[in-house]
Amino acid sequence: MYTYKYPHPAVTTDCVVFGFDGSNLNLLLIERGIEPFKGKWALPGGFMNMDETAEQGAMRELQEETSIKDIYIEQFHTFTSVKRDPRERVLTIAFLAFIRQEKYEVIAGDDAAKAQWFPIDQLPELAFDHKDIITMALDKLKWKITYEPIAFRLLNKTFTMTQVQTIYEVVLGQTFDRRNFHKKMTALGYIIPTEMQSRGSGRPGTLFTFDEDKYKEQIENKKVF
Amino acid sequence: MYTYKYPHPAVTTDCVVFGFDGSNLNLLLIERGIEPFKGKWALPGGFMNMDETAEQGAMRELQEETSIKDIYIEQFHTFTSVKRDPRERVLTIAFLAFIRQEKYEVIAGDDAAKAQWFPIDQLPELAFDHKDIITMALDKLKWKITYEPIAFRLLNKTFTMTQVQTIYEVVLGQTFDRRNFHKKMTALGYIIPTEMQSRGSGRPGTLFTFDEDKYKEQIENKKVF
DNA sequence: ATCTTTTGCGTAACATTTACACAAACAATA
DNA sequence: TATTGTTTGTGTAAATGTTACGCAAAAGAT
Repeated sequence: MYTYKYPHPAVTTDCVVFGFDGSNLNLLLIERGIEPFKGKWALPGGFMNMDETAEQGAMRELQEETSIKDIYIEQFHTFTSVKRDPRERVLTIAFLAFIRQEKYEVIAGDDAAKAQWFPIDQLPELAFDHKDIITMALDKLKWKITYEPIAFRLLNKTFTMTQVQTIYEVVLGQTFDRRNFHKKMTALGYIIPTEMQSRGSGRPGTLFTFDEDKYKEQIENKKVF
Repeated sequence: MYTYKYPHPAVTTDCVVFGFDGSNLNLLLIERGIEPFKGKWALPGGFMNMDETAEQGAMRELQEETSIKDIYIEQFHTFTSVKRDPRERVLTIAFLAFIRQEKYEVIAGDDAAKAQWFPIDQLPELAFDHKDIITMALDKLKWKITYEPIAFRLLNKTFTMTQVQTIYEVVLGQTFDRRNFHKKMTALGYIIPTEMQSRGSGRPGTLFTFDEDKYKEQIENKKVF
């Protein structure tokens, strides 16, 4: 038992993990194995320990529940509604992640009965206020993809221009002219063509790669306004 | 006394309140009246109550310590380093605010010995990890001012174009061509000239006003990419 | 060999940004 | 009153970026 002079809230972390399978934007969810909301789907996450930061807690819980580890996560909002958990006062610090879906095998463990990818437009009923968290995460994703090269975290090391365009179109809900999109991307200077060619039905396309160093170099030197 | 089955962190809120006095960007700080860090300067903030959201807690503490109330605040990051408070494990949810400095009278109260504006480049030694919080708030401010019309929250209802430009120059650390800046701003469509004229040394300039409705209308219709 | 699909490149029209020039409207001063 | 200095609003040409297309090349399918 732990006692305090003043009341303290419990603190959890939750991860909104986005994946891309080539045509759909997907979200990683777990089925809750314990109450409350047992049997309902939820974001991977759980209680933070006292000897770890929120980031560390979020990554530990993600690994425990889905076996995914060693990915980059980014805090985006802390949800503090008074009655968001029926047990006691619980805040949750929410994180965003974008990963190459095929690179990580998802295996449920511990408190999670199952762990599974869901297309973003076909989500099941969710536990707690996780619907709100996902809504805010999607807004953040739309914002970030327009100003930062996060699409490439969802793709393999090498990718075709069509794959990039599909991500932008799925996330932003718009279509773009293929030829202008191609020019715009290559003009950025950090989308580098490689020697490899993609095989498919039509003319083979160049495989590109994202040059993170060149990107970082650019944002250092860019004018802001 | 409050007891829990598992350890719980304490949770505080902190407000990074920016003000503008016509030429300098300023930050609102309080002098701590109690330990730890008694006598050191700190961000206004304090422990969150169990029956309030983080936003409500932040605004309550801000009013208690500086008498400033009824302002718009916005959560930007939660700081979770394990040893950021010497007493116990304490997380802090940090908020950003931009206000018309002259509109609000700052009066210290309660746990604060003093409350005072400091130029952003002449901050005193700070308590806790508040230096880090302010650094991140400044980054966020630079990011936001380039993509959102937050400069007008720092200005009076009517303002000259020179005042707007000064804010952009101070925040971003760059200078802009006065004539192009003027055109760019008026071209936005939501910076409206009024009939009033500003009096000063040279030719009197138009007083402008920020039309929030027109701005909101625009972001609804804009193309994202 | 021909058709269909997909990719890469080109180009003209249009829009935006940048770097200035210049005059108008005031206060201060001679 | 006339001149000077300061600040503001508008104009404009050159450079740059965006948009809407046309077209041919390179593959698989028929």
